[in-house]
Amino acid sequence: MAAETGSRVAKTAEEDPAVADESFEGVTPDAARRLLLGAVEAFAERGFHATTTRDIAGRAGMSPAALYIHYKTKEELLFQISKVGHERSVSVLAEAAEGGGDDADRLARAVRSFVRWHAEHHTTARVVQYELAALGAEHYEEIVGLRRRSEEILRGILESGDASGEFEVADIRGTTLAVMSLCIDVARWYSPAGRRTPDQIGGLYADLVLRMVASAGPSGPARAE
Amino acid sequence: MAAETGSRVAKTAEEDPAVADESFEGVTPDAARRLLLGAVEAFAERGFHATTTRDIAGRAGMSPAALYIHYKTKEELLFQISKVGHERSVSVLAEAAEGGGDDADRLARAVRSFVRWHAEHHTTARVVQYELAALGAEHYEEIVGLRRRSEEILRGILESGDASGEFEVADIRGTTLAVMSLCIDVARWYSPAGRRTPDQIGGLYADLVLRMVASAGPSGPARAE
DNA sequence: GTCTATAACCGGATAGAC
DNA sequence: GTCTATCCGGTTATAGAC
Repeated sequence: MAAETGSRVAKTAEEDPAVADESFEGVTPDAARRLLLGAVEAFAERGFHATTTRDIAGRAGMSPAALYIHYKTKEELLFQISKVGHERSVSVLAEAAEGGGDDADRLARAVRSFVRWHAEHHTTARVVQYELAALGAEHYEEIVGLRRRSEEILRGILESGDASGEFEVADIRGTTLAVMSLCIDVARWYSPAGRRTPDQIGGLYADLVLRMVASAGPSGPARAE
Repeated sequence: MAAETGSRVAKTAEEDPAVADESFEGVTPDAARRLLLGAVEAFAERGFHATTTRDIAGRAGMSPAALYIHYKTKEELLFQISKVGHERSVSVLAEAAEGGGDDADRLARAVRSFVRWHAEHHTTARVVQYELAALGAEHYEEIVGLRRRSEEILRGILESGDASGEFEVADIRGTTLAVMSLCIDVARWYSPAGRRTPDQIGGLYADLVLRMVASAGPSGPARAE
């Protein structure tokens, strides 16, 4: 069954060998990085449990045994991917949220960047967002901590805008969750073959989110268009 | 690793034995239904590939061999779940969209019902929405057809509302996708232990979606509150 | 550090008794 | 229809040569 699945899914590395994920540039030695990249691809295409160590090692041009010199287990590979990926996405979000402008500017930039990251790195993002359940308990907790930071950044903007009257948000936690869902789910359906670029999707979503939180009054500057 | 995961996830059947999924009520014989229910739980907790036939059979109070009297393969079990689940969710959405009222009423009802379904049946919904990749090629295509119907229902409402001026939607296909994402992703994070009921989440999301499509003019009746 | 070979185990699926 | 027993292939991980 897994074999059939593979044929339906584009092989990311073939589409775009270099950019498949520059997030892992810093990883050394070379063999460890190649394994990480192979694992990202394989996990994204087939899922963690359906991926064999043979597959990962093969993509890195190695025998299965070589994998264990660099990583104790297959799960550790997933953990590294999740960790680096989450750190990247959080830092992208944080940077966008920190810049100047009013809360609408910050929110629009944050959503646009976060969405763009999930589209551009959809291979990594898919693993990072949808294979979490395969992590061991302690690793899982560590990753959940990183996720909470993303949520807090967004919630902070909504709270600030709501307090100043720039936004009108009835349920801040619920709306934060909805915005997160919107951004994250992009990784599930995005395809480079689609009609829109990552930045276009980011722009559309930023607009939709601004509408979700816009205050009704005529003063509301957040209203798009 | 899979065992550790299990301990983190609530066992749905224990929380709510009867409602775990009444979607499968009609399935006979009894043994086939029990296997289906066991498989839904197991797939939702661990994912398709991490679930063993021994686990499924065990939950149904049977030996592994008994499973093969009712289903040819483990994949067929997943297909049945996906099929019934998708049919249910599409019919919930269609029913909500068909009722009377203006397009804002129809959209609000559709989102509310669709979200409520994904929360109430989050166990089934998780399998239905996130384990699709494990299906064989033909089964996958069949399910994708059902998914398209959901999308078309929502898009139809947005198109209608946009044409009449009741809504103002710059990118209908993109916005449809965003609304779908919002609703579907509820299945990923919803927990019965959370603060909100499925209907409350549905109400919040209906409000957010109406805001996303509301026309700017003062005549816009879609503005919530 | 990487390879080949293999240990130890576990998975889906089947055979045949009841 | 269900069970016990089992086959067979695949999986993680290790040992030891190079």
